[in-house]
Amino acid sequence: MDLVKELMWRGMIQDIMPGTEEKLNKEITTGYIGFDPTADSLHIGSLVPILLLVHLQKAGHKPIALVGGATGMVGDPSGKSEERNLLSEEVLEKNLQGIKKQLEKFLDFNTSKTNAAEIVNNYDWFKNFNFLHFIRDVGKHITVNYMMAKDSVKNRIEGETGMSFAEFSYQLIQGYDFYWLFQNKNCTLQMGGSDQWGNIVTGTELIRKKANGTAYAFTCPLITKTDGGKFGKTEKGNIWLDATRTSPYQFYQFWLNASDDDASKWIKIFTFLPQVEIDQLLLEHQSDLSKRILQKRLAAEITAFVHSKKELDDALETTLKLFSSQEKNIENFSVEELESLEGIVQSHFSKAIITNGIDVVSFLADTNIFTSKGEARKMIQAGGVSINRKKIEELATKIDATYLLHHKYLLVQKGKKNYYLVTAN
RNA sequence: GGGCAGAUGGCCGAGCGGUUAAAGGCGACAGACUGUAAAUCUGUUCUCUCACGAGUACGCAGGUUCGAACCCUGCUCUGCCCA
Repeated sequence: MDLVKELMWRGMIQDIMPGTEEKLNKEITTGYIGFDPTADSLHIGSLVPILLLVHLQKAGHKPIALVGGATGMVGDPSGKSEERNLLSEEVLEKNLQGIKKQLEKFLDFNTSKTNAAEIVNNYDWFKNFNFLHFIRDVGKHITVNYMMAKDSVKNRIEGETGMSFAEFSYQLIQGYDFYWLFQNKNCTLQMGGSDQWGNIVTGTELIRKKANGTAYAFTCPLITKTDGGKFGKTEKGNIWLDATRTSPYQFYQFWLNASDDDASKWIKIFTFLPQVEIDQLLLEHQSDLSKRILQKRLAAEITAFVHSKKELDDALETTLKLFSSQEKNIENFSVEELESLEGIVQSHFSKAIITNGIDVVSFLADTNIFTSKGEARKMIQAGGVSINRKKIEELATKIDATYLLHHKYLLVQKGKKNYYLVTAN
């Protein structure tokens, strides 16, 4: 199966430029995707672009990951995210290094291979490109009419918020990236999320007009959740690829909690399992939905891919301990088991205070499991707090030495899924 | 430079002198149900407080009033339009 057909059945192609498939089948092609260096780690929203690059490389082509040092500086002015505009060169550099390190896990950079992956930073070719030269060399090739016809621009102009010139010119900057890579790296393919289609087409247009060349492109659909929520990208709940930001256990749990509908789409996109195997899994899954065969496999495959087999095993072990043996008496957890619980929040508390006895509300607030007593109280009243697997029913409950497991641990649960291990010492 | 509109809680968005800690929606968190799902239903969602309650809050600074998110003045910012 060729690359395009492969990506098609996986549901990873939304728009594709005519001739792209033929081009990829004909010869080794260099293709690129841009990443925004807004943080020093990528999150799972960037996973699809990464996977596209991996698929590209697996098919024998050469992937380029472009880190947008320049585009990151322009950003989206209407978003008012002070952070974004304040990205200094050092921060960008730091972010770039962080992202680069992550990408190295997924792509093969071995330069002895003809299709070794490469990372480039568009800041390198923009930093000394002055405005006058830019509008002469780039701006004159693209009409404003053409730029205004783009949906992204049209929506903003017709909408309430308006659009700054900086944002308007963004498509030219990205378009020039493609042109530059075409000229300097013989890169003839750009991929990206479907929201990038307009920017990508500006690039191919520029290549056609300025270099009389032909470039290709395709985009993948934006990942959505069936319930309409944002995929892996909430205000505070980003799922990061960096293990120090999102532990492998939390990462595993994220995928495990996918809905049936989402899981059957995601298994194709986020794993490299062959079609026959996925079809088989889908069948098995249908035969007994409650076993969550798809979710388990999906979570396992991605966790192993993004982290490692070892970290997956740890995550599985923790999951097993925390969820599968609900009946298992908490007292039966060994010291090692408690201490090796990976990915749960650990904290310390004075043993003396516990020995003297402390009311549960103060305890929960003092350990910072809850930010205030009021909050802890509310949650207890809502039935959302358990200690050592037993629900706290009474606000007046006192925590004392009898609660300590192995004389030093307390396992606190906020809701079903949030675990905290408090060590008394 | 001129004219007009606007700035409300994480977001959207009502309110236009007192009963407004501020409708409604979204999001978030928890509970029930379940499969650690989805959908649905219920509760919570400014901060602190066992609670009574207290303190902050409707762009910023002043003012009018017994009392202002709501009225007045100045400022800042945003959008639209004209030159």
